[in-house]
Amino acid sequence: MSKEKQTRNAEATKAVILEAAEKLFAEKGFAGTSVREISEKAGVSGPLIMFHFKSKEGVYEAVKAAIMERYAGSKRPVLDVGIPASEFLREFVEAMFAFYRDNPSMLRLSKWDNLAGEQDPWPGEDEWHHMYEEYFLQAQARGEIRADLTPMNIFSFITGSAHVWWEYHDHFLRHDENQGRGGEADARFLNELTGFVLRGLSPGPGDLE
Amino acid sequence: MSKEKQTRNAEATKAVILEAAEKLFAEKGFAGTSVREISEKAGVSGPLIMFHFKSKEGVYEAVKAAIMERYAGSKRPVLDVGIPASEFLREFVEAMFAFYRDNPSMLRLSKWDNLAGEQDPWPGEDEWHHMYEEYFLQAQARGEIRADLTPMNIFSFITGSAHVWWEYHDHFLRHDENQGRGGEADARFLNELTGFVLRGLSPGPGDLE
DNA sequence: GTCTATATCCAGATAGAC
DNA sequence: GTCTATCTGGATATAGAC
Repeated sequence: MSKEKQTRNAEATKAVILEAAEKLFAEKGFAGTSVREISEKAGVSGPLIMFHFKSKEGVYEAVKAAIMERYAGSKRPVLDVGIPASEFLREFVEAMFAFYRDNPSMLRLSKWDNLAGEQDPWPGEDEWHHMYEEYFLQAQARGEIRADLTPMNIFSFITGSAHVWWEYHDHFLRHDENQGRGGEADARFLNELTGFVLRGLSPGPGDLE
Repeated sequence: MSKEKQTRNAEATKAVILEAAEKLFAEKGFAGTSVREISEKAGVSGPLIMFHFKSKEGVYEAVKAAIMERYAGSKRPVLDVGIPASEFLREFVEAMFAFYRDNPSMLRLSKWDNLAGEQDPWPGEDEWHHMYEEYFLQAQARGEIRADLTPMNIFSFITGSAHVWWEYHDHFLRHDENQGRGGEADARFLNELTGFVLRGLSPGPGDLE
């Protein structure tokens, strides 16, 4: 290495670009982001981005691939299928709540994608769904939770509530009259959602009316 | 009116433009839609759009205003606050489910807006929330539904589930193994959501575990 | 009110020096 | 690997005839 170069480090450069791009794409979507903005935020030239990722679309795909890889193993919690339903549900509700809370940029990306018509699930998504639904099915067979709901719907009740809480988080907080600090409303929501689910899925009689 | 003109009718022209623009904006978002596309779909020239709406942004604002006006009075169902909770809840769940089903373009628009950082609620939105939450509060006071959940959260459980069902409708259907025709899964979802809510909000004991 | 023609700008992408 | 300079296309927007 006779001549030490300025910054020549392809991997590091790509990482910087991807980091900037992820923020911008999450913030403004694919169509709303220009490679010029990415280049400025990343502190590199526009053509360099082209060199590394071939096209703007290439950057977008790389961003998604990076996110997917980042969450590949730890994306959604693996829950022990042997535990009793009440415990499983508590953990599941909390896991979903935390997942949506902790991955805002991934979620924004997937929402942009969803609106743009991208309907392929993110890799691994199906397996997670299936795993949880399988658990619900078994718990129903054991009589631990009511059997008149299809597992997919149970899944969507829970994830839907958590999803929308974070999607409209600001909106909800603004209209929460007795909001203390932000964290309080979040904790209360999680707590109440858990209680709601536990009762809503209980097998016994006890319906309203 | 000595000279009958070709199509000179400002209001009609604007309406045509707005109709085309609403579809395109809902479909592809603000950034993803060009006024050229709008002009082609509407069958008018680009400059004419500028003439009537001043700018692309002007068209966007006008589209939103038109939607807001369209749904001003009839946007969300007014439910009789005097009816018993179980009946109210059935109607409420169904109303939310139907609302999300029947207004896809309005919802897509609001989602694009939401992602783009527009966080002002649509006019009248707050009043609706308040109305429903007020009902929950009264039902709680009467002992008809459990009192340990805040009305806002109850509201979000229900709307969240319905919201996400339609947001990821295709996705859910694809993974519904025993899906008959599309309508069946929808009806089943509504039915099960209703059942889930009725039990989840019941005041009695009966929690899982 | 509506059009055609056009100005102006900014996007993504390429060429080629270093 | 990284840059500067530049091409090309498509975008919004304007001018001005009809």
